[in-house]
Amino acid sequence: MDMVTHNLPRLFDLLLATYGPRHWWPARSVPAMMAGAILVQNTAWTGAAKAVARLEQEGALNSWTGLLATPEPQLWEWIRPAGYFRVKSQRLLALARFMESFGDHEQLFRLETAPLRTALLGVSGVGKETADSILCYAAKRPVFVVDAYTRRIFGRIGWTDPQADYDTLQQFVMQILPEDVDLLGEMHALLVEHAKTRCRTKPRCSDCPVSFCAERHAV
DNA sequence: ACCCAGGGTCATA
DNA sequence: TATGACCATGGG
Repeated sequence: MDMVTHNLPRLFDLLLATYGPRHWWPARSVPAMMAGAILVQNTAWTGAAKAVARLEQEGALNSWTGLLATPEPQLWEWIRPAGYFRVKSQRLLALARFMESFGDHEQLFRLETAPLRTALLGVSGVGKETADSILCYAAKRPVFVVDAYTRRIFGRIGWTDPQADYDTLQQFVMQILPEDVDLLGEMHALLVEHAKTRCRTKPRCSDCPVSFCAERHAV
């Protein structure tokens, strides 16, 4: 345990004290969470949220079979605000086919974490971040979700290589923080909140509430 | 007008 | 293993 690793729990405390609990994932149901995980890929949450709300409004998330029965051009219109609508409609349908083969998420979530992750990664359109998001926020498994913000913030602080890959960043966090679903879920959500409210709108902020940022003057 | 957002797939070397 | 092209809308 070197000095660097001991600062991660402190960053968590600082972010939590600054922003308060995020209570992610913002979704009314498990299917909505999973659909949202697809729809938010490389897209602002505002657009993804509109698409999820529309799907719910149209009753498309009541059952995976129902979603599969929806004509694709119809799906295009419903999820258009989330961008990449042709790609994402395919991914939603791939997810629905996968879920239908298990019956529902209750059945799927009976799998242990490792095989569950592998199964999710087998769905076209579900990569590591999306799979881990579902694991953490829907299946309630103690998994840390890595994203571009994680890489950028940790890289700027100097904890990890700015080029560090997904698994490296995930292990960096999970070898230090406790194996706690709520804590790991909060960590990811807090990093997103911090990046959105400070790093993006106020790059190189000198009055950053997070001391790591102020010290480095770049996060 | 330009940049980027809570990524992932596929083709290519 | 590691890049690059591609996907598309919307807000700052």
